[in-house]
Amino acid sequence: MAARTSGKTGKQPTINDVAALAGVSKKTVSRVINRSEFITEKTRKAVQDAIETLGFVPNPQARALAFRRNFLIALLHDNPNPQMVLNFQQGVLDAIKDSDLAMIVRPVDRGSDRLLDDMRTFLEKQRPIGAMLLPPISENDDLAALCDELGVRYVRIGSALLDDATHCVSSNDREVVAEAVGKLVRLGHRRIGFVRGPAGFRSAAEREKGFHQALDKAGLTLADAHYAPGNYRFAAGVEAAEAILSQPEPPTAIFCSNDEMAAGVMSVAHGRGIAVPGDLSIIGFDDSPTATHIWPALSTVRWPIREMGMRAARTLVAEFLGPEAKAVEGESPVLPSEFIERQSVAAPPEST
Amino acid sequence: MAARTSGKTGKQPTINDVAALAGVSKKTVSRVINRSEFITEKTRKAVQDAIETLGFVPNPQARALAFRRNFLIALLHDNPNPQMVLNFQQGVLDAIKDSDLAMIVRPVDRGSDRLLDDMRTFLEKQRPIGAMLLPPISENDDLAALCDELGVRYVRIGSALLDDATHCVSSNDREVVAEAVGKLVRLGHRRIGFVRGPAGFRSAAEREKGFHQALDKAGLTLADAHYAPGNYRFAAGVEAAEAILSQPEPPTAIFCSNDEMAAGVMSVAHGRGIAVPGDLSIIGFDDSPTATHIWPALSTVRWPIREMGMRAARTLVAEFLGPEAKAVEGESPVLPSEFIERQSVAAPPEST
DNA sequence: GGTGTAAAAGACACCGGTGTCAAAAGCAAG
DNA sequence: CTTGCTTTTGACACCGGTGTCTTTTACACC
Repeated sequence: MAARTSGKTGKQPTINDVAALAGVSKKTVSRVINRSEFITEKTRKAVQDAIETLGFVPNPQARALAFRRNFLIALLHDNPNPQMVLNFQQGVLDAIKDSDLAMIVRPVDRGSDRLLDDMRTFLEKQRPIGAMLLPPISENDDLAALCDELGVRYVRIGSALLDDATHCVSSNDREVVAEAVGKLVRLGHRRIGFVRGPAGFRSAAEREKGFHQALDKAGLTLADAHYAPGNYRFAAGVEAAEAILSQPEPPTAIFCSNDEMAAGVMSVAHGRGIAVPGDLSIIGFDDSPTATHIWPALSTVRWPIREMGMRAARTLVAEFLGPEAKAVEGESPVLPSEFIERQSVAAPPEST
Repeated sequence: MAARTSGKTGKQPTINDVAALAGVSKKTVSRVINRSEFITEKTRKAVQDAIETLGFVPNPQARALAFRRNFLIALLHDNPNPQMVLNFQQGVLDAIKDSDLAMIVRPVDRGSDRLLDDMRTFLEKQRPIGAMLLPPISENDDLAALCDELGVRYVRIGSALLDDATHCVSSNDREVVAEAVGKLVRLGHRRIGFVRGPAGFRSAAEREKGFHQALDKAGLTLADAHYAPGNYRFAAGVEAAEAILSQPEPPTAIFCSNDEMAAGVMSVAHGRGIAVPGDLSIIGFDDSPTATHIWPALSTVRWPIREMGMRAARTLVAEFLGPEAKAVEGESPVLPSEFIERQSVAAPPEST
């Protein structure tokens, strides 16, 4: 809003210009910028006015240099779900909007054997005050250790608590999966299939636990033939469905550990003339755009991903600020996921 | 790879440490870092060794301050297609991998009336050497003007040339759409519907031109009843299909200006028991993940988005480097899109 | 009015690099 | 061995802020 009346185009005003105009020393201006308490209201006003008039914006590089820290928080991800990444980003931006901080995004390749070296270089170069690790790389303990070593605060985003509260933001996947599967049970489904996520992924394990929790509660069991491993990709869903739906007694419902695999399963069902949800109910996980783009629209679990982004960023900001950390302290690091019912679920064809 | 043998953990070595170890002045070290030509091989070697031993990484903030420019290129986007954004990012990262540059991502809200103010603040704060504007905000001329004013180089990404070659990277959408629609014609389709993108979008206009180009060539016309406007969202595809498919003589094929709307159309077709591609062929645009996740898999046009990211970044880097700009100079700023045939296209039910 | 004390403002070095220009070194020619 | 020129290197200021310590100012009290 500040009128940009500065005549000399292309030349940003510096703290010296402000100091000169306000008739104070640059240190005093610095004090105003940093909200120091030892400033009379009168001088503060004068400096503020000068800042407004010149349209002065402190040079972040100079501040970073003098403060010996960079006003940056890094977002590290290697996520198969772009929508999720962008939503998370949005949450982070919401959280840092009014602070001096900026976000820097760094996609990484979790398969690379240079992962740790790359990260080290990146972190040493950028020296962010903190880093946010999105799943699945949030599960990499070496990465967390690296952050510790380099003095970079970090927050791991996960489907379950991976660490203590100051280092972790997660959601209650297990409960919500159990709720979703419980819904299937209540509709009358007795043979429920399961497509798992990749081995070694906490998220996959959590969802599996939730699944079994619901089955146990209902006194049901998962037939080996109704189980398939997967890697969160569409093709894995296709393979899984090919196997599971070829059984003599196929399930009447399948829970897939993410939407992409659910889409694969649905695709196979369509190809074989199996009606969804008439003959087969399908549930996914993620609430990715795909979930609403396929037909019928997929019942799924929505991660509170934007909220998690906000929370993660606020945690870092709070830690950074120090004393004010109280603002976040009391809050639970577990944010609620939500079961979203769409059209891919119905009662089984005949009640057993 | 450099052995991190530094004993004092948490303290980065500075240029002074390197200078002391190599027995030269810090300026000489600076020359080596910046590949100055006036350095004897012998001193260069000595300095390089010192750098290796200490694991020295130049502080980017200090450099930015001294150079009066930030080694950052900004990616500005407000894109409905996250996959595209991430692919573009990947291309940019490929391009800057071996340079000193880093990428900073900034999602923007094109609807906001504070857009220009926000951008100004952002650019003034970050002072990137360049900015890349993804569609649809690449079509905002005010934004380009703002970059000019602030001395920030920019590259606009578009579906057609928006500007001169140094400010633009684009693809040949029109030709490829014509090719795709031509394919429909050759299969025997005579009634082909069209779902347009939002008004005011260059990309939408280009695709429309390509569509009509193919129709003209085949001596066909687009019936008003087979045309629908859209806004690139799934729901718009649904609406469009509801309208178009309710006609007494519906088209046997529909070209949709993006995949998301194509998914909407397909969803309606499924709901009405219209077989795809048996009764209705559908073509989309973008090759988004959705294209392969829906059933049947969608024929679509793939944007060379990753390559465009690389090209855009290389253009900025080249401009930044100055003389070396020749590396990019000769290359065409138009990258080829590609028609991808999947299962959503077939010959019309009865040959007219 | 003179003093003592705390609060406010300033002087100056410093963060870790680069630009400028002068000094030193290298080398060919005289 | 000088001289004169070019190539390399170094000293020092500077980029735009902040930390530390000192000086100045404001105000209460004697």
